[in-house]
Amino acid sequence: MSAARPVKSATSKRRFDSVEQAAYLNLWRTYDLLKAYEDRLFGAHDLSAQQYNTLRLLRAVHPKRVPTLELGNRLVSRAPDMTRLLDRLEARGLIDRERLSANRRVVQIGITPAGVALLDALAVPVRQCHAQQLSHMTPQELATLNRLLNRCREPHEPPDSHWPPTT
Amino acid sequence: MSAARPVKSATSKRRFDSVEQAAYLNLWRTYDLLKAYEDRLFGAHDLSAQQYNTLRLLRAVHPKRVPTLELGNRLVSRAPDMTRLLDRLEARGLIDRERLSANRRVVQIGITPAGVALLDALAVPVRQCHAQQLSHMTPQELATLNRLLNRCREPHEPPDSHWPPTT
DNA sequence: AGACAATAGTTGTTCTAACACCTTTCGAGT
DNA sequence: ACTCGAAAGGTGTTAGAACAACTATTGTCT
Repeated sequence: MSAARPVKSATSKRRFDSVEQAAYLNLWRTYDLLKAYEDRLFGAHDLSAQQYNTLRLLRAVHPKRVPTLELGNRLVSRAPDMTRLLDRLEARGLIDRERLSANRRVVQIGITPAGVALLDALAVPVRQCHAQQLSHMTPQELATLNRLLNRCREPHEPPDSHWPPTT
Repeated sequence: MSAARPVKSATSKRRFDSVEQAAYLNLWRTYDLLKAYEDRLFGAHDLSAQQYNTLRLLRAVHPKRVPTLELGNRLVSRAPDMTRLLDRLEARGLIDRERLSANRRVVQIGITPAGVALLDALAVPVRQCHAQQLSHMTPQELATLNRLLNRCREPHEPPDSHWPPTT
């Protein structure tokens, strides 16, 4: 196997080592810049983006409930510490837990009226936030972007992936 | 101002609240899935992605040096805690700091031979990692993706942004 | 020269993410 | 019934990110 071929000439010291790396770093930076808007909004309400998305998912299935770990699998981002994330939400009265006698292992999570009320209060600011992030893009551009991102994820989505969410 | 218009019909409970939100969440999930590959690789060498990119930037300008805070501004992702990140790299002998008498406020950071050696050892695995992430995409797709991501960032890049890096 | 604001890093604190390991509960097989 | 292994959560610990307050140094203005 031959040595890796430099992408640019040897005189170009920085830049990227491969087109794949360029795309990945570009993805990273873009996410990072856009995330700042979300963080500022949610931070003002003492929420993390993960917590917000948890509540959002719970409202979507309400009044049904979701077990703890399944919740973790369905979130936008992996969450290896769902227990304590839910601890915090429960301490604020935004969710409640229920352990059924049918299977005492699983803990079913539901959203409370207070949780729904918080989501309602956030609905408009969240929409404005996303508009700030990306409203300068045309619908066609966003559609193409979504299609390409889906292709990026294709080989990496776990088989039981609920993404994109269709429920 | 009128109320926000739902994107889908009222019967569709989940999905997204807006196309911008869909794109952002798609971006988030894609980044998160791809990041897992990087994290696994760097984790095996007790490095974070931030640390790796710091070393990479330092090697790019070597043998010149970069002041601490400028380093933070040039990284892919914002880093509000550069001091301690550098503390850890210095403790491992991968970088060194120098306080010049000309301006005793600034601390110039440089990469050590050990740092360069670590980057060299990582060169091939890193390339393989990025290939795993994205080699299923055609160059045209990656180019389009990069162009669209650049457009996403346009209004958000700070005026003194070094992105994309051209040095 | 002295005061004052700006610059460049550092330190303190708190909260969260990540990883590994532990406990309880169920189900299958014998 | 009994054992064992898998399933579902919980806990302990460590390391990193985020935010703010603090120190040291320099440039500037009067």
